Amino acid sequence: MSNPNPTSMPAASDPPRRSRGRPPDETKHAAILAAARALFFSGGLQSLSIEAVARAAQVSKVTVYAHFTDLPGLIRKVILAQRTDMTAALEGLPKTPGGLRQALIEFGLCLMDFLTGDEFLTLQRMLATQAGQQPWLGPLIYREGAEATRAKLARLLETSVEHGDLRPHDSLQAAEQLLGMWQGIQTTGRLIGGCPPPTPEVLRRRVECGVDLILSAHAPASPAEDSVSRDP
Amino acid sequence: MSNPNPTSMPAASDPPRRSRGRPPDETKHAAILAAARALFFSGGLQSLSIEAVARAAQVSKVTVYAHFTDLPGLIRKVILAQRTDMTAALEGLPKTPGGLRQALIEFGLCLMDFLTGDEFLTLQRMLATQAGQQPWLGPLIYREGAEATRAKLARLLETSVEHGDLRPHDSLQAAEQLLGMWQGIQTTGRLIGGCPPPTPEVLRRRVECGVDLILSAHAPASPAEDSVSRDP
DNA sequence: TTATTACTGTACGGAAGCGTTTAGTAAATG
DNA sequence: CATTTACTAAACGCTTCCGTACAGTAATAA
Repeated sequence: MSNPNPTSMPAASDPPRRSRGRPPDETKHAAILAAARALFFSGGLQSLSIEAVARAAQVSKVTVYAHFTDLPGLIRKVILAQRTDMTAALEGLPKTPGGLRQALIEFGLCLMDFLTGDEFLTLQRMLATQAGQQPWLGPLIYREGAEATRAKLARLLETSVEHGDLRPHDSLQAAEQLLGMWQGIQTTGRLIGGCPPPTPEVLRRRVECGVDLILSAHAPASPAEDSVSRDP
Repeated sequence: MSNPNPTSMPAASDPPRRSRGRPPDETKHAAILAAARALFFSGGLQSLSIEAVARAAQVSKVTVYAHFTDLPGLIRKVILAQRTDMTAALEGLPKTPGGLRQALIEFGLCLMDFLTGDEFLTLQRMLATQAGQQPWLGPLIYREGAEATRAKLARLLETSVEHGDLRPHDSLQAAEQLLGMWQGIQTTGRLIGGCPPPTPEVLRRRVECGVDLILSAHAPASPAEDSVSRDP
């Protein structure tokens, strides 16, 4: 970002190429971004103004304008930064190659941990409020977030089908069902501030029950029910 | 609302009791509420100002202040009005006493119709943006909305257990799983403007598959699989 | 050193909203 | 009729924010 590099073209090299004058302070960029995120989190878009951000980030207002052209521009960058964190977190979801049930549970637990966390909640609220103004943000993050996760989960199921651990089925649909069961009504509840974050016990139970339901539905005909143990 | 009724006490009777001067114009009250809702829907909270509402409702600003004390007060009333519509819609959900599968499908279709509609979307976005400022709104609507619906669905399942159509199980959990599967990732996607509203076909398939999954999971041991016919 | 770039503080003109006031009109009651 | 209440239009002072401009300081490269 921001690499004018007008005359003299030793081309692209990150560390050595200094552009001439005083180097931009990445600290400030980050501080502004962080301040904006924090401000949004505690007060919504209304409290997210350039001046408030500048105050909170201990930075001159002009500097904010230098780094982010607009207020919408700032919001956009904040959301995209959140997106980066988010996709990184989703990439990092475990793909334990052990037992399918255990792998799914692990996956679900990590995912739900993320989905009920404040980071994601903030992103979601931001998008909900920006849906009207910057309509291209929603689809972008929906694709990279929800749909990508569903695809990942579906791939996990499909692999199990190939290995004979599951009967052939609509994996994409099953993945979405699983995601839905994991979330239940809690995600919505969290979003509107209607309920406290779920306890680890509740979360674990919900994740496990969802997994077991899906697994039992698509278990192979031969009742070698070992990995799928149902609770009494 | 606003029934001082100081001296003379023919007590509570709605139509005849007039308070003295010019009667308040309920039309304006409704117009303001409608304008506020419309404004929010097309532009979020940012475009929802007392002055803008007054303009849109063709009403003097002072009148707005007369009907709703504050801007937060107005927002609160708007949300509560939405709540009324919402709970009414949820009350109206069908309780077809026919076959369980059909009843569930009917229920799910109507519910999802509602949940993916603009009315509910607006309410949800409002709450998401107000979660920080008016924290008591979230729990209120979560209870009356999500939890009430889950309870209703659970009752439906429990009745079937008593009738022997289902094995005993954790109906509340099953209800939440069902709700989750019906919603999948679409509700979130809609909220953040990430995906178009689902087509009726997609919706129907999702609802039916969810119902079948739950039913097959808790079907009574005796395989009298008549009411639970799975599609090919 | 000088040139260049990043950043600060302050101030500006303008817009918009807040919540209130004032003076006047409209519609009901007694 | 007078009284009471609902509503309107316009203006008020106040605050906040916008985006920009200016003058000055800080850090770096040539």
